[in-house]
Amino acid sequence: MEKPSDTVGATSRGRLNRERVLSASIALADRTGIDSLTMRRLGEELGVEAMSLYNHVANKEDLLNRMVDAVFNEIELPSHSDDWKTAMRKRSVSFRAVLSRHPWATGLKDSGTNPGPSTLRHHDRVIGTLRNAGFSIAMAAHAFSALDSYIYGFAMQEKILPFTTEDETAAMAHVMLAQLPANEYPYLAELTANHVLKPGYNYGDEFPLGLELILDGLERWLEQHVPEQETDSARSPDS
Amino acid sequence: MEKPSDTVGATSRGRLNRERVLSASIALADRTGIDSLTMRRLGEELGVEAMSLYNHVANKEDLLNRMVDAVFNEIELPSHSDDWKTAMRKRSVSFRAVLSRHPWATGLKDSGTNPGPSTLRHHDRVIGTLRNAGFSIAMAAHAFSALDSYIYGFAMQEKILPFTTEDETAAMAHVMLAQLPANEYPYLAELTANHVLKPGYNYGDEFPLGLELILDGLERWLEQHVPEQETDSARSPDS
DNA sequence: GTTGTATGTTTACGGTGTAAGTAAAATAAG
DNA sequence: CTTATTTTACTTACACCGTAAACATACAAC
Repeated sequence: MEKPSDTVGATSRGRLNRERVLSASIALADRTGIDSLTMRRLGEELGVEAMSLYNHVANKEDLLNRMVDAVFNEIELPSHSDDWKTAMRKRSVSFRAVLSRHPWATGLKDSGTNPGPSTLRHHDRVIGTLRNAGFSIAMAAHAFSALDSYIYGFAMQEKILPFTTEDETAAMAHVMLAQLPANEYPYLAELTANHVLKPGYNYGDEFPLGLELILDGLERWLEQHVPEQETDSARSPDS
Repeated sequence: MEKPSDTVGATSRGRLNRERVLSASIALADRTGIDSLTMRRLGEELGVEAMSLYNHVANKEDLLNRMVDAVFNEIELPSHSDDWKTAMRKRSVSFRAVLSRHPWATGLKDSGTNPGPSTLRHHDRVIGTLRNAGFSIAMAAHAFSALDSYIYGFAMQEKILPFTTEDETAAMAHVMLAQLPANEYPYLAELTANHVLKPGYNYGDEFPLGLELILDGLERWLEQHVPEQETDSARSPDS
């Protein structure tokens, strides 16, 4: 049996571990923004002093890297039972939704320098889906780059926008419209007045349009190039 | 006549002004990264104490906003003499080159919240080019979103990559290949070994491929939708 | 000259990440 | 059980950050 050792407040809530630290830091970043995520505040959130966190995380950069990897783990992997286009569409939409939920993940310079296991598995499955659909290695790399650049950039623009709800959008658009000299920026003024201020406008709705543009382009590309023999070998890497 | 007042070292180098502060901060961020850009270091760079900078800039955020606007000013505006596709291609390539020169500009959450005059002019010209080519307001907005998301995201991925030169790439790929368990991530291993390690590989070369994909899609889209009457009025806003 | 306005400096304060040393609690060994 | 070892949490301290406040200097207009 265990006694609840009430001598120290921290232990009464149960011991700390890496998972608790990780999920608390993600929740905190979601709630208050990445700039407000400090070791002291995170410790406070967990009922613990800041330095205690260093028993479960090497340093703050390590923590951020693990947070990004945890985000990648939330993305829906492309399914084997879907055709490549459907699979890529689903995972792209899921990717964007995840980045929308965790806006701070866009712009942390991890994931390139030392990707975690979830990141690696995700990338492997995406490339595998394309390869099995007949994309050559080079074409799979091109497709991956095009799609992820779009998703990443869209999420970033979405994050940058100073509004989210329709009401906020309208309010902000009115302010901007009043501020910017309409005769100096006529097209911008027109777009704001006649498009952004239209009822029902939501920047997020732009995402599927651009996504379909790229997917269609890749499909046409695949049809065009598939018979052609490339320098890269086109067989599956194993099996 | 002016005497060189050698009592204070700072004044001997000439007075400070906003332009000198701005260009020095951009140069410093380019050289040492955005995290190394601190008010104290920037002051040191200019032969001045940190607090002196606040005579020319409201605060650090203001400085960063102005830096981003200065970056936008470097982007080649779409030319009136080119057809829309050529104009957009040129400005996209220029945009990517500029973001490659100033990687820190990707991810500063300005430009949405309070864009500077260069940013506004740039956006206005892009939208104007599309409108004059026959894009409806809504289609221009879609095209703008798709293109800029791609450019922004590509620049960000490029920034994230831990290598730039071909030698660095090869070295890094070898290390990664040795580290990652090939049987767990077979497609990733294959792509690294047979594509990234190929002589002449350069991630930046992927950019034009994805760009052309989007431009072609927009062109086909324009041909398809142009006769259709949209809810947005399609006339030019002035003239 | 005198006076007012920019511009630069000094000092100080609360915040940050984290190194170092210490205490306490969980776990392992006898 | 007791004891020894390891893991975890706390305390203190340090260098660095952005910047408020008070002061000093330089320069323009009168």
